[in-house]
Amino acid sequence: MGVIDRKEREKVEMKRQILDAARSLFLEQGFEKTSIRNIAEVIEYSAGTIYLYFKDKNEILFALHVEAFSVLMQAMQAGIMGETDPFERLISLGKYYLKYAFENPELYDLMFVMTAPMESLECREEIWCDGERAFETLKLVVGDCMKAGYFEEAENETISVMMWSLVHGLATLHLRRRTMIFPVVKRIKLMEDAYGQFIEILKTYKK
Amino acid sequence: MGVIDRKEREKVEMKRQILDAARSLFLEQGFEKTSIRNIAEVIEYSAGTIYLYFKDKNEILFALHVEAFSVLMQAMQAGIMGETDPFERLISLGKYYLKYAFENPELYDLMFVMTAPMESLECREEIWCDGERAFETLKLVVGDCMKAGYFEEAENETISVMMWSLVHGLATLHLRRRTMIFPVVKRIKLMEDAYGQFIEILKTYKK
DNA sequence: TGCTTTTCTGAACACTGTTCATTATATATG
DNA sequence: CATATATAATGAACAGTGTTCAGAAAAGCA
Repeated sequence: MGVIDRKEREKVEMKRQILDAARSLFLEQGFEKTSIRNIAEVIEYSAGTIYLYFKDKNEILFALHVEAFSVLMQAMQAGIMGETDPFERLISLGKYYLKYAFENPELYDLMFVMTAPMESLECREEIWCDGERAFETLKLVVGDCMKAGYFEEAENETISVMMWSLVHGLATLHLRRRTMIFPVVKRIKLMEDAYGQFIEILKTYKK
Repeated sequence: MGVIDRKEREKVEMKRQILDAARSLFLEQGFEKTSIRNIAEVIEYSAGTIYLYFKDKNEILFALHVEAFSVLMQAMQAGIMGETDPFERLISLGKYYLKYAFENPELYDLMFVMTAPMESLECREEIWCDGERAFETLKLVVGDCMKAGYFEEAENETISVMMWSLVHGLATLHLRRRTMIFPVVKRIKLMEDAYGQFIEILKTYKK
């Protein structure tokens, strides 16, 4: 039966259309301010049709969430591949993470700040596996640094959480407009400088 | 005319009632899920009445915002007052900041994560003055540390942004449920350990 | 008391996410 | 090809949202 194959393809294609429309609207005007009817209008279907492909609005968000993570993971891999020294890799990993956050602000928001996708999935531990995989990548790099003599008397997980928090803090302070107190042209530079300063301090810790 | 004095008092009292009801509802079920009608129901007035005291829903949020900051400022002052050595003050400041965030998760969210209060005020630079004051406090303490020989060849603002990002990152990763990947009982401890680790590293940087 | 000003209400508007009976289309069978 | 069946799409309906505003109620003043 080639028919059901085609139907399957059409279903996938329709999901794609919905996701593309939803992403563009979410990124443009935010999740809350985008209505199902808005999405339906873009793809030229009625609002009810959306519900034949996605259970609810949150499920659309979650699908975009998964996609966004795969892009972040690629960015992080790029950060790792560019360097051979473990510590340089860690530095580069953070840089690429920040770069991703600043270049994809709404997607970063969706992955690491929004509460909706976390609550839509009933908060089971294994759910946020995309996030976990990204964190495992960080831990791997930190582990290599430790083997190379860095952070000797520290715990891998503690160091990793510290690193993650630092870059996540930089990203979210900016994305959520709390850097308004700084001149507009200096904002991103200040965030990057702070990261650079952190790295400087980390280096002296090697001993 | 004692009458208009009383009327003024009644107006203030009414605003108080609305804010108290709104805070309790916001903290309980979140900003988005709380409706003006919900608030009106609690204070036993019609929904329209709310609009005689606040321009819109965002203005209620902003009023709570101001209150929450005054509490944070007190917490930070407490952190400073407890220590005399500048570096110990900095450590303590961060601890009290984190403590505030973990003990008042929804208020912290409102102050440092939510976008609504930032956008309700048209993004003018001078608007987020409460946040600026808190940051100035941090810069003051960092300045004292520098005078005492810490962070010698660094810039005050850079160091301050780094400190702020670190604690803010720790706070928000937890508040926005991204620590789901860790066992529930270890989550807060992990955040505190990461902060402790950061302080350890900072100490070695003194030199 | 009447008159004015202030305060409050509740209906209305245009919107939201979501459901579901009805209709239209596409596939499979006789 | 015609008919029966399965699938897909619709659009009205529901209960909710923030917000506005004409009119009712209450309070202040003469």
